[in-house]
Amino acid sequence: MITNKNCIIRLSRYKNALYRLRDLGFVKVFSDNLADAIGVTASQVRKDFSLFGITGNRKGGYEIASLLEKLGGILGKDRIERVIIAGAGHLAYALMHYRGFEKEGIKIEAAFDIDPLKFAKNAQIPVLPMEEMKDFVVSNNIKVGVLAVPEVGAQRAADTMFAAGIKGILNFAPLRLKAPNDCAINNVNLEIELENLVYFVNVLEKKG
Amino acid sequence: MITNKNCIIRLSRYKNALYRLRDLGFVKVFSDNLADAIGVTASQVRKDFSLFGITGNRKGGYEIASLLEKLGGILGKDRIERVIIAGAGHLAYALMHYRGFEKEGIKIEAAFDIDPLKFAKNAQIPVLPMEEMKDFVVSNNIKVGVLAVPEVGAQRAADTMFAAGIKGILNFAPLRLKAPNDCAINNVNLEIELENLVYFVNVLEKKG
DNA sequence: TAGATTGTTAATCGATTAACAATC
DNA sequence: TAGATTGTTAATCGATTAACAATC
Repeated sequence: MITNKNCIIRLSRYKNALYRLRDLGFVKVFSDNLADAIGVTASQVRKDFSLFGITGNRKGGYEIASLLEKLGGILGKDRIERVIIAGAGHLAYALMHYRGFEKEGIKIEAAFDIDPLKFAKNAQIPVLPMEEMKDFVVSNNIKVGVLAVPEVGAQRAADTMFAAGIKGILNFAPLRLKAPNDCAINNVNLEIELENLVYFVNVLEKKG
Repeated sequence: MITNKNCIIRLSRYKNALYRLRDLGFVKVFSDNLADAIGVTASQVRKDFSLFGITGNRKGGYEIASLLEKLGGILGKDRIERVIIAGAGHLAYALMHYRGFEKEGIKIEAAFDIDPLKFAKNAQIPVLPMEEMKDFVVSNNIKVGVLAVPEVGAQRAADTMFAAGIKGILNFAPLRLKAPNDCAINNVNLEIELENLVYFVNVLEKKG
């Protein structure tokens, strides 16, 4: 099993580029075209495919439909992925209303909060008490969650998620979560992203 | 100038860990402690510091206050960084209300949209017409922006930002922006983050 | 001083790229 | 066939880690 995160991210990007090519009516693609589309080398594309046993036709390139099917299989896109959110603040609200997930087969099933004022049991995407998470996650067999609570409650909310059976967390809280070995964490730290951007803007300014 | 993004991200993490140590009353720190705090090796810490000419005391470790000052200087934390947002949807709203930015010296000054229903010229963080971006950015000398509009309008909004003088964009739209050479782009792609998480959850499940 | 930690060089590791034989 | 593209191996590149002399 390949555990290089960058490689898996490239697979997602290939997939997105292939969707666009297919919608434009293309049927086949060369490693060179895909490389241009996502900004890597053709060697990289062929190497990535070869790591997953994806083969094309020498001289004929790759068939887009079959490539999409294989990439979808690897990335788990062969079924709808159901997701919950811990926290029902502004960020959770933004995620619940985000349109981009549906076409990717990602469905947000519910959000959970400790604040009774946030509860909305009958909303399209219900907001439920944190104590109900475990029942919900177990009975819906959900494996992936988003952590969108303030930093101060983040580890506690994460522990609730792990206890409920969540195996992967997309973490927006700006801290390093302690997690069981059999669980995956992806961090999105907006302060650090902006700080990083500021650094590179300053570098480019000095250069130019 | 160091242009390794991971290295700069580590500097941010060191800084955050150092804030916590300082608030706990610590005055000095060894490379080994910092390494544990952010999950890297002590060699990595010393190497990172050495790349930026940061030195400690042989035997005595590093003084936290002076380290924070130096890291702050490198990361541009010696002054408030003023930022605008293109788009005034749910995500922009979440960012405008996010509490984490203030302590990092990041201030969101305004958001811009094309929908007159969103305008709020007198709000604490005003929402202004997209056409006013250039004037606002120029007169406030803003260099960094967040792109939080739907995919379909993203490149156009980015071009507006570049034309206004923005040199760095934190991009939430799920596409590869075309940008001038002297501009920096950091991408946050939530679909890809979740897709990636699903992959690793599946890998861990098969392993276990 | 003896012991411990830095700063830096050298070794290792892993990922990317180049090259090219295989082949359609 | 001749030309072009794949699949894979070897070479390169860059980042991380180990090692250790310098030194407080």
